[in-house]
This record gives sequence, structure tokens and C-alpha cells, in this order.
Amino acid sequence: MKKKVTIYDIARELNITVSTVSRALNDSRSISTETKDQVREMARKMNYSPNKLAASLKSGKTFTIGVIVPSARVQFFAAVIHSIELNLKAAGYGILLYQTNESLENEKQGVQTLLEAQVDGIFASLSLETSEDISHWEAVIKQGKALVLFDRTLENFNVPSVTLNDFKAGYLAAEHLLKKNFRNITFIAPPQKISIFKQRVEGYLAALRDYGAPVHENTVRYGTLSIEGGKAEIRNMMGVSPLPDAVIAGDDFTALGVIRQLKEEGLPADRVAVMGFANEVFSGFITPSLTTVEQQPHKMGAECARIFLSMVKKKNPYENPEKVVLEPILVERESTEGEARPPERP
Amino acid sequence: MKKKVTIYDIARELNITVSTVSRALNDSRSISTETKDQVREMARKMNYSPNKLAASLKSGKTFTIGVIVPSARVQFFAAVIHSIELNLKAAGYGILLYQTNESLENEKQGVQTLLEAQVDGIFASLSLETSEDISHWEAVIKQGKALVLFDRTLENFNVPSVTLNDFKAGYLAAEHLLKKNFRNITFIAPPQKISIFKQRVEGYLAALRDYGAPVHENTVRYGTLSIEGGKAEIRNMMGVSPLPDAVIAGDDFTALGVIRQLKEEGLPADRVAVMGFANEVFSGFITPSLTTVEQQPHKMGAECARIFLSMVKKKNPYENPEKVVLEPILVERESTEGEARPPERP
DNA sequence: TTGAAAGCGCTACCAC
DNA sequence: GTGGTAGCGCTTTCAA
Repeated sequence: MKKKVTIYDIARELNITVSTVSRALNDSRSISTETKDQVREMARKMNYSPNKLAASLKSGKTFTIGVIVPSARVQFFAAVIHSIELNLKAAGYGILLYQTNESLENEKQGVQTLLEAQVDGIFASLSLETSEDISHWEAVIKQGKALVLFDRTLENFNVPSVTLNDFKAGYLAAEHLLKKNFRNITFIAPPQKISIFKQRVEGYLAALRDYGAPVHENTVRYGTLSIEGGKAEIRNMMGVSPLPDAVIAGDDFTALGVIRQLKEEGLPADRVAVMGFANEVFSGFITPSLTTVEQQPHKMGAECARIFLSMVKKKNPYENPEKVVLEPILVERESTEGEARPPERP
Repeated sequence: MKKKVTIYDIARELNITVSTVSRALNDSRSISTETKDQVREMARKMNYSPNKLAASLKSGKTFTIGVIVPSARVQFFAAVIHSIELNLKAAGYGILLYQTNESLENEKQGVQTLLEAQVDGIFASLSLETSEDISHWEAVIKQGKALVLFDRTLENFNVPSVTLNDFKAGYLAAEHLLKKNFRNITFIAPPQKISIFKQRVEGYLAALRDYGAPVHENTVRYGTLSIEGGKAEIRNMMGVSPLPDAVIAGDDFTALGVIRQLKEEGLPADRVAVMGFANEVFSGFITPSLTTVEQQPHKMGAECARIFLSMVKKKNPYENPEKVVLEPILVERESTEGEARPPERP
């Protein structure tokens, strides 16, 4: 393990100064072509590798951005991360990853860690616990760092963001079922009041109203979003209330749980129409294949990158925060193909 | 956007020197408790946030490690990344992510970028293109950085690594089928000669030999690992050769493609037994559910972290490179439940 | 227990 | 077009 070679070594070897070497390496216009060539050649020969840390310390730019997500192994976030890395790499930026595991405490810790690492900006999707307490996010802005929120944001927090049109997503889902004459439609949402689900529920309720479908207190059920959570909801429903004609689950995993539990309860496959959100990889391959709403993670990552890149150019990046809203896309599959049952007459 | 507060500001405010502040903040034993308290209190009050860049430049340690993977949106890698981040965060390290998209060129670029960022170590899973040319990896070692390879490694490259027992994985898969009296078993592997598939194929062939099953030139077929690749292989087989009793696909996606194409060809679901590798999320939920081999991504990430942490303590980290080999786990499901057809008599 | 001062490797400003 | 040099914010000897 030999000592690292620096621009001083190159300068000494070539009998010029570090300023010249630095400028040559950065392709400054004020350096002659011959000097540049000499320096580059010597750098190659000496196996020089720049220390970006030193450059960053001096220049104040690290060319890394922090990405905060609840979990990198969730398909959707993995896809967004993939897209962010791809798009930002092209612009010379690196990605520092931080997972919150849905905890506000971790989220705060993440912001602090990334800030100390002097990242040029932070892209984040909020934890389920995040709501009132956003002091850590305000700190990011106060430090003059670029902040871009994606997918899970806060309603009254006026920062650049890329989200899905969640109201429309909920509306789209409900409307799809209503058009097929399903009337009793239950929505399974998580108890946490984060923006995206509030809006999906609202969109769903709006559709029910528009189509004159019944809304009662059990129309929206609050449960855990997971396979187990979906199963549990069906078990609960079997006990007390009459089964709905259709179920909209908060995500594809929950929808899968619903389908499986219905099967276990011995009900015919098309007794209850089921749909989810996210268009997970498995959703097209299960039986019945799952109708769902595509959330465009790839586009979301690309838009985050684009917004960030435009922010760094502005003098006042938060002046008119750009808020991109992506359109949800309905993906129709077998799980909602069944016939709606004729409405019950009293 | 106010000027950042540094230890100089704290020192001035408290009428002490930066050395004292630095030591107090780092909880040095040579500082009195009162001074520490004073400094910490003042730091809090002034909203001080340390600049890790400066500390790293001086100390030579960044407490970040680079993670290089083919793609972060592949389930398996996403799960490993998740695990690495979790385990390393606990030890105070951050994760710098780099995707190669299976390109050797990108992989080299990634190593260079991470090295320039002065990461303390690199965890990597090699691209499909990587084989002879490993100069970039040797550079990592020469720089005295910790290198840990996982999942996809090179046979004759003697560095710390965490892999699956791929020979056994292949053997396990074949044996599972052989025990059920399947005899004509085809293996679909990628054309690239990367270690993990070579060894899986060898394990598979060893099992065929051990059980006296036939091995001919079409026993191993080389194709693309993807849903489309799996479909294509089946189409090709339909044309020329008699269909095998069972197919072992290189991964779950390919296995899924095989299953779907068999269905499209109008064959009964249990005409050909199918299995894959990776235990993707969807594999348990498709019809028929897919028999596969679990690769333990979570454990793999944890082991990478553990090895790295032990390496940084050693004076000569590469002396006796630790090579962890994880055991593959057979996950039996419906896709291999069919009856083996009686052997054909000539 | 604290202070003074020398850098870590690079950039950028000011001279010439 | 090139040189000299002062830091960026922190750690870390060496002295006191």
C-alpha cells in the first residue's frame, strides 16, 4: 500500500505548480493544450486518482445526493432508486442511501447523517409515522440544500415533489368497478393518515357518490397493508357484515391476501372482485391475475432527478416549487372480470 | 441561508480553542466533564452540524462503503442492499450505491468513482461481462481498501466473499426432480460463463450422473434469463427435440416464462415439471406455485457487513480471505408435484 | 486538561 | 498561460 499520489507529485515531476495541474486536470480554458496533454499523460503514468473529498471540502459541492426511503427492498422503492441512480449518474452525481423502516426517529437520523455528509440534495419518501413533526425537513431547506419529496409527501408542505395523482388513482379504481356494476365496494386503507391514502380514499368516495353507490361506515376499513393484513380483513368481514361485491386493497400484497383468504373461505373465484395498487411484479402472474393501478416508479425517479438538476441552477430553488403529478394507469386483469351480482332489493 | 457554524465559532463563543472543542465533541478522555458539557450545550444552542468531509479528509476514513450491483431493482439485489444498509448503518457506515447494468465498462467506472469518493470499502456483485479483466478490482486491493464480493464472484480471485453453495444449489434442484423419478431434465443457463452458473450446471450434471440419468448435448441449453427467454426456449424445444420431463430454469423469471409457454402450447399443467432459482416474491403466488431455490439475500448482506467490519480491524486484511458459503434451501411447491412419466422403453 | 499550529488534497483568487 | 498562496473544517501531534 503505497502513498497516494497527489497533484503536488505531478507538479513536482513536471516542474510546474499545483495550480496549473489542477487547472489542466479540470480542463480549464486558460491552460495550453500542450500543458494539458503533459499533465494528463503524467497523471496516467503516475496512476493518479483525484481525492474528491478535498475538492468537495473546498468547493462546497459533493456531487452526491441522499435518498431516503422506508425500505429499499420494496419493489416500488427499489424501482425508484434504480431510476434515480441511473439518471443522476449521467449528470455526475452519486447516491447515498438511507432506509427509515417507516420510523420517524430513523428518518430524522437519516437527514442528520446525510446533512453531515454534505450531500447536495435529498430525495425522500416519507415514513408512515411522519406527519406534524417536519422540523428535520425544514432544516434541510434552511441549509440551502435541495429537497425533493416523492410518492409519500405531506399535504401542506410546500416543496418540490413528484407524486401520483392519488385522488385520481382512487377514483379510477372505484370507477372501474362501478362501471362493471359493482355496487358494494370496500376499500382497505392503512390507519396512518398519510397523504397518499387519504387522497385515494377521497377519490374512491367521490366515485361512489358520482355513481350513486352506497357509502356506509364500513365502506372504508382500516387495516395493515400486507398479505396477512388482507387475509385478516376478509376473516373479519366474514364474521359480521355481509361480504361486499368488490374490494379495493391499499396495495397488491393486501389484494393478494384478500384473494387467498376468499379462496380459503371456499368462495367462488369471482364472488368478490379484487384490485390493488402498485402493479407489483407478481400481480400479472397470480391466479386470478390482479387488476391494479400502476404507479410509474421509473418515471418518478427520472422526474426527481430532473427537478433536482433544475433546482441547482436557480438562485432561489424554493421560490416556485415544481410539483409533478404523474397519472395513475389502470391495469385491467382477471381479478375484476367477474359478473356483478344483481343489486339486492329490500 | 446563513453561514454554517464551525467549531471555530463554538470556540470563540466559549473562549477556548478549536482543539478543545474538537476533543470535547469527540468525547476525548482528556477533556473535563464540565468543558464537554459546555461545548455540547453551545453546539446545540448554535445548531452546530459537523462537516464529516473535513474530518474524513484529515483522518482518511469516510465511514462510507460503496455497493456495486448489476441492478438495484432486481429483487435479490434489492434485498441484499437492504440488508447491507441496515447492518452497516448500525456500525456508523453509509452506503454509496452504484449500478453496472451488467456492463464491465460501467463496473470499472463505478470502481473509479467510488475510489475517488474515498470509500472505506467496496461490496460488489460482478456484472455478467466480468471475467478475465479484473484490473479494476485489483486496484481496489492495492489501494488498501476492503473488498468483499458477494453472490457473483470469480473462481480464481482470492478475495473475501459471500456466496451461495452454487454447486449444491444445482445438485439440490436436480436431485429433487430425480427423486421424483423425473429422468429427462433440461437446465436453462445463461451463455456467460460466470462462476455461479457454471457451478450450478456442474452440480446439476453431478446429480444426473449419480442417479444414472441421461446426459446428452441438449441437456444444458443456453439462453437468456427472463420471462421471454424461458418462453423462447420452450418454443425452440417444441420444434426439434422431444420435450423433457422437467426443466430447471436459471432463475424464477425464466421458470415463469417456461410455465406460461407450456400453457400456451396447450400442454397439461403437469406435463413438464418446472423449477427456478431465487425464490422471488411472486414465485409462491403464481399457478402452479413455483418450486425454487432460496438464496438467502438477507443473510448474504449481513455476512458482507460482518466480514468488512472484521477486515477493518486487521493489519493485513487480505491475508486469509474469509469466504462464507451459504447453504441453498430447496423450496418445494406445486410446479414439481406432477407424476413423472414412465421411462420410455426402446 | 488545554493551547498552538501543522497539515489532509484540492480550488480559486490575485499577481504577473 | 502560469505561479503563488490562502484557505475549506477538521484532527492531531507537540508543548505547556
